[in-house]
Amino acid sequence: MRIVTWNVNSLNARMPRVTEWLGLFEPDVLCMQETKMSDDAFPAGEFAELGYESFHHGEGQWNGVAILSKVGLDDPRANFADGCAPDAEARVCWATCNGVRVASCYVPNGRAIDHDHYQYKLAWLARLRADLDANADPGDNVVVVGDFNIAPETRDHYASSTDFENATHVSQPERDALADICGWGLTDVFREFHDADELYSWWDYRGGNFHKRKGMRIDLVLASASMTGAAELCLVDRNARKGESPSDHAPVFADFAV
DNA sequence: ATGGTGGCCTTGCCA
Repeated sequence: MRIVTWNVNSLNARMPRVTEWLGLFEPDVLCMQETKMSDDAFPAGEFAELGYESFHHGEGQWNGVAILSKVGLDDPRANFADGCAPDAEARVCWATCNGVRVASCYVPNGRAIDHDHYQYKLAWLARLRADLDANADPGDNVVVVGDFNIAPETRDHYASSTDFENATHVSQPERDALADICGWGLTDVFREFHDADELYSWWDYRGGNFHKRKGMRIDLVLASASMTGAAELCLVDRNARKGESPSDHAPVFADFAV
């Protein structure tokens, strides 16, 4: 079972690349982030023609997450179900695919350490942990993927003497919040297979950063123990960042023997 | 040199 996470940075802009990629890699489940469209505009029919059921949680201009599956899509759920008021932004949805409870997450960027959005980011991550506590069992097959907007370790971002000073994506509170989510019972599957640095999933459009290899690994596949044990590979398709009109994120996918 | 590129409901905001 192949599960993918891909921040597409507008599904309208990326639909040709997404459908091409589905044909090349034939994933069983594709989780997208930043679809940037309303539910009404989501091209469920086009995906159905490609063999995929889909569930979209969108808001329009910003954010938006989706799950596509060709191995069943049951119990879809938008937003948190932690007993608190729904998040005003469309940043998480869930579905059960082939017996695996899957989440597609678009964690808030944070913008700056002293910005309100940074506090929103930390609160959002705490809500994700609470949602797991309330609605999932770490003994089950659970895979939580998405754009976490956090580089878990120093080896997960390019070297710079200035860019990561007092910066979001690398701060200890963000990393602690991610560790708390993993502490529920999830493992960063990519690091089960690859120890090297300079392995990234996002590169800023600006400044030719992709070609300078200035990126960050912020798109993660987090898996429960049973799924981590069943993992066969985890890769970034760096080629998807090349060519005409790419997203600034590459797809990250993992294969599981389930 | 506080930039740059690309997305959107575009002349500003978000990433």
